[in-house]
Amino acid sequence: MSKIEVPRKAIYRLSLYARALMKLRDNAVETVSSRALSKAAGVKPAQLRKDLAYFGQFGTRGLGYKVDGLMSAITEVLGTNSFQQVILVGVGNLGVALLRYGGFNKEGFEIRAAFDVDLERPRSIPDGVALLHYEKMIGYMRKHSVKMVILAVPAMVAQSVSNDLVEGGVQAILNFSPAVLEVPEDVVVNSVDLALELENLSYFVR
Amino acid sequence: MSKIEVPRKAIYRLSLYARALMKLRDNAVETVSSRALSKAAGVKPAQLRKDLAYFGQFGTRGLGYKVDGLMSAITEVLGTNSFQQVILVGVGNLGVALLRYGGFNKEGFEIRAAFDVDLERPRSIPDGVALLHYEKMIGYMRKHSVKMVILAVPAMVAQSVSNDLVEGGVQAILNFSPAVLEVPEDVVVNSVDLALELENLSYFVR
DNA sequence: CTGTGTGAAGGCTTTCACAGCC
DNA sequence: GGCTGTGAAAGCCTTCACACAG
Repeated sequence: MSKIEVPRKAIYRLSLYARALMKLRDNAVETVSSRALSKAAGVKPAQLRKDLAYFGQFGTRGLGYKVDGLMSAITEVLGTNSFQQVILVGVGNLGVALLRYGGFNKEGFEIRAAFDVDLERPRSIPDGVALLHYEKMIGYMRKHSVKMVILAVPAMVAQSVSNDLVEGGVQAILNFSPAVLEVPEDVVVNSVDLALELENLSYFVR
Repeated sequence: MSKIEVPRKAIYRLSLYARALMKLRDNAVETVSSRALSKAAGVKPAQLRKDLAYFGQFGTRGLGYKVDGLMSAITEVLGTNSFQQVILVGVGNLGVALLRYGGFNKEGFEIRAAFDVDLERPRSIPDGVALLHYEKMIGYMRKHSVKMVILAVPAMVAQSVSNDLVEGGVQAILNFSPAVLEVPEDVVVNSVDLALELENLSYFVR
């Protein structure tokens, strides 16, 4: 049952499959083959089947997968079947951007609080999100059992904020700061570096 | 000289090294070993040396790398030594967010135009970015030789927009739409799916 | 003696290909 | 006949370990 044996990429792709399945369900499709589903997700059929095999047997030979059944199996594995509390730390340009983006809220996550050291600076953030002082963060995390955090602070302070998050009991960090975070090994970090993604593309432009 | 033999991940890490080197240069450090530099970038020493080896020999045995020299070698490989025109397509919540974020402009990229089908809707985008109608996009791309595009349109229209981009001569797309894009093989796509990153983390939260 | 550059080994993922079930 | 589940093979990337240069 150890989660460590499943390749991280496989878990990543699970979300892809969930998306594709949602679309199929909206179109009232009841059954789907690994070929069709994998194509919709942009991977090879064998990969899809292998990925699913890490968690059990969900299909019927000769037939395929039941859209509904596979869908709920995947959301259960991912833990997105129940709502998750998420906080955002660092309400600068990027932080505000992420709050306004709103894409997070759709998939079972709820951002009810955002933290920053400077509350005076004018910003326009969505209703329903409380803007609180950084000092209150650790207390808030403990009180509301916050396990997931979106980190959008300047690189210079990323590590020290990260340390505070660990103290608050964080288990997973979605890190937008261009910094390498050192965390205990039971804390998972997913880094997204927007500037880096663009820089990387530049290599392929002749 | 074929670019295809270099692992994409290695190219990705080059940006990481460039960042770390920049920091060293700011601190007036002149020479750095693979051990020190790799630690700053969050990778293993051997990996750093291997990555660099794809492009040439930049170090001095027994000594290490000259910060300045390696820095310019890397930016040349990445193509970030000269400014790149970039346009943004899809000025919705996320699009505006990305424009205001500004992190792209720092690293040698310049967003001077953004395109959308609806220009009436009120938005606050930065000065210096022209908001233009989608119909003008292909013409603009050709006129200004735009090779790189940031795509932030709804998933439903992502493929059709992508087709137009190809027609406009796009070579690289940074795709924020939760969709699998089909493009000619000489066009490179880098997808960033914010909701997916969060969903993925959810798996690791107990 | 220090630290790079690199062939070889090792490990991880993807892909193949087919046995087994519907 | 059709399609999943899966051991085995292939491919790719990372890490080791040492020859070699300064």
